[in-house]
Amino acid sequence: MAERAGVHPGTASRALDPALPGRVTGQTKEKVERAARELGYTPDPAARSLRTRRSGSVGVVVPDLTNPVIPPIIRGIEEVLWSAGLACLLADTDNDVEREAAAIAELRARRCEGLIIATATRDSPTVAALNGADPPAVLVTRDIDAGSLPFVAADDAAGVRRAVGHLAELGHRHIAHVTGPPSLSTTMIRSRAFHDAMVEQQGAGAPAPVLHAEAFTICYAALAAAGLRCPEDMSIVGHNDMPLVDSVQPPLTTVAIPQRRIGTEAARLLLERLGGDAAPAPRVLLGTELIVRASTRRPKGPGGRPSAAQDGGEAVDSRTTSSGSS
Amino acid sequence: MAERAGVHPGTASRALDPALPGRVTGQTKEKVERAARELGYTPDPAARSLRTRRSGSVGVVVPDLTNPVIPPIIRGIEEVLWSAGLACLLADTDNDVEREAAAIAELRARRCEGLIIATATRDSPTVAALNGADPPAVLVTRDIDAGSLPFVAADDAAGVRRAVGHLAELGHRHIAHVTGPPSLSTTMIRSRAFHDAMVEQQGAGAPAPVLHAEAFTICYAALAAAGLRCPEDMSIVGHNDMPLVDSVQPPLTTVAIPQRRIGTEAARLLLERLGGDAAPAPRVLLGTELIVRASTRRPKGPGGRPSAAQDGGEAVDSRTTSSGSS
DNA sequence: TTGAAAGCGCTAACAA
DNA sequence: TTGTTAGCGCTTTCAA
Repeated sequence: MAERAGVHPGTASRALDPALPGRVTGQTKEKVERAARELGYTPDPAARSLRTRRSGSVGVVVPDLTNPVIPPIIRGIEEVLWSAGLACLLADTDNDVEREAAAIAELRARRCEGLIIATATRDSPTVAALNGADPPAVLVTRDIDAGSLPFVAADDAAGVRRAVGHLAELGHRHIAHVTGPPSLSTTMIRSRAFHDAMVEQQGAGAPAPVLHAEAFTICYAALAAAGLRCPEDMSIVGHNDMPLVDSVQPPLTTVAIPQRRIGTEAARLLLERLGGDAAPAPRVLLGTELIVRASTRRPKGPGGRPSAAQDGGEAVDSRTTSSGSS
Repeated sequence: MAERAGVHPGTASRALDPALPGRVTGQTKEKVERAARELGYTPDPAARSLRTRRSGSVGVVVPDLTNPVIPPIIRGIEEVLWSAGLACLLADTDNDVEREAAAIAELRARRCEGLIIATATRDSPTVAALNGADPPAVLVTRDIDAGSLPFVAADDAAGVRRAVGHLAELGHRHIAHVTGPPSLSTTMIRSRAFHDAMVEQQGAGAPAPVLHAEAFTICYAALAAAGLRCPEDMSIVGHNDMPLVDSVQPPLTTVAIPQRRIGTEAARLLLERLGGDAAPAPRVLLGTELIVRASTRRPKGPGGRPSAAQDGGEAVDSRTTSSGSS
């Protein structure tokens, strides 16, 4: 192609390089660009990678793409990374630690320039090993206990606090928290926040039962099976805005999280690190919203049935914001 | 690393190549493998690509990751491709034709070995240009009018036929079809199948109204706004199994499609093409299921209100299968 | 079975 | 401003 333009390959390379302006004559630049256009030339990324030691790709590891929380996050990641000229290599681990380890190994073998991990369990050694290692990694949604990797998530603690506050305001006294497996940081952050909020509301001695479910799902069916009605017998607050939870019966009051922004922030953080910014690992907690629907209401009698704050579902009604911090 | 093993780089390369057995002494192989392990050596994919002319990656272009139909398809794709040693480069176009064109161009520039496209509109020139071109492309879910690229989707026509049959069996006479934008093959296949099924049920002269919505969504809200109740005044059948449509009121009867298998079949088809199998572009249509729930029932009086067959939503109840073909 | 050597297509340091 | 040159790390043909 340089031949076609009548210039030396090195010159052609410079002409096509958008950085460093004025490194080449306008005339030369034009000749080269025309030749490239006519030949449909695009630089070979393998050769370029070999020379520049940059792969131009970032690995994105997710636990399960069919979990509705994930796709908006990926879209956010993709948008930011794409416009920075980086492609996303996607790996879905199906919540399997071995597949997580295999995915991370493969992504490193492929020389990804960075890693965004949404699969971390609290004790994951594979993820912990990423600490301070190359390539830089950013954790989203799920954190590890050890070490300190950059982490982006919703401010779940504030969300839970607000959910408990909402129920308390309605007059509920008996409040339980149904959450996910203890192996996830998400679970621990939420249940600790629940405990703290209950102490704040009802004093240190009050019961604040926490139940661990195997997954974050809606518990309407379990309620019905127990012969209880929502919201007549019990109020329910969900966590995470999901499609259609505004259409179930009753429409679910939930804590909504800024999924897309979790993605964009994580990508931005990674870009910073790629830019050589090695500030101590930041934790970015983004604000949540409480969306009040029909699944929560004032209890009938005083000392009525308990109200469960729960993890999993949400859309658009009456909103109040729990400010996030970073 | 070859140095560490005390052998020539060429020998090390052969030792690490799983193909062509017996190309190297067991002893040499062992030495090389130990050195590789000790050094944490993995072959540089850029150098390898440069030499072998293979990038080891496939581009996957989707219209919108938050559309619940997409993630299971991607999981299927990823599973098959991953075990074939290929990575997925993901591009989300947000249903934008320009972004689709940009994504495909970028993926080609990155020398993807194959393309899986879920974004095609019937008249997309960018996608049509992939016909017979390199790299090979497979279309999923959405087809183009011109040309003949390999295509994998659910057998929507059979699904619609069964939906109409179901409503007719219940005693419905006035049936309408609400579907998506005419720019999608999905829409045309379904509405034509609807028309044909109605002719079959009620003869050539009978009305078979088709309404085009901007997107595939649930039309309960519109129904309520019109002062109608489902299923008392009107039965509704959805298309595509979506989370929570079994939990809305009333639980939605829908045509379920084998999303994951669409992904695995598409990936398999692509692998065939990569293997040099240049058979004429196949069309794979996978079987659907009708899942009957509470949104469809026998109409109250004879000649009651119309029943709408509609596109968008579903989960697990009473199933019958519409066999797919390929 | 192993070593030697060439070259994939690019970029960057240097020279002109 | 442009040409020259070297070399990124691998695979593969050829020779030993």
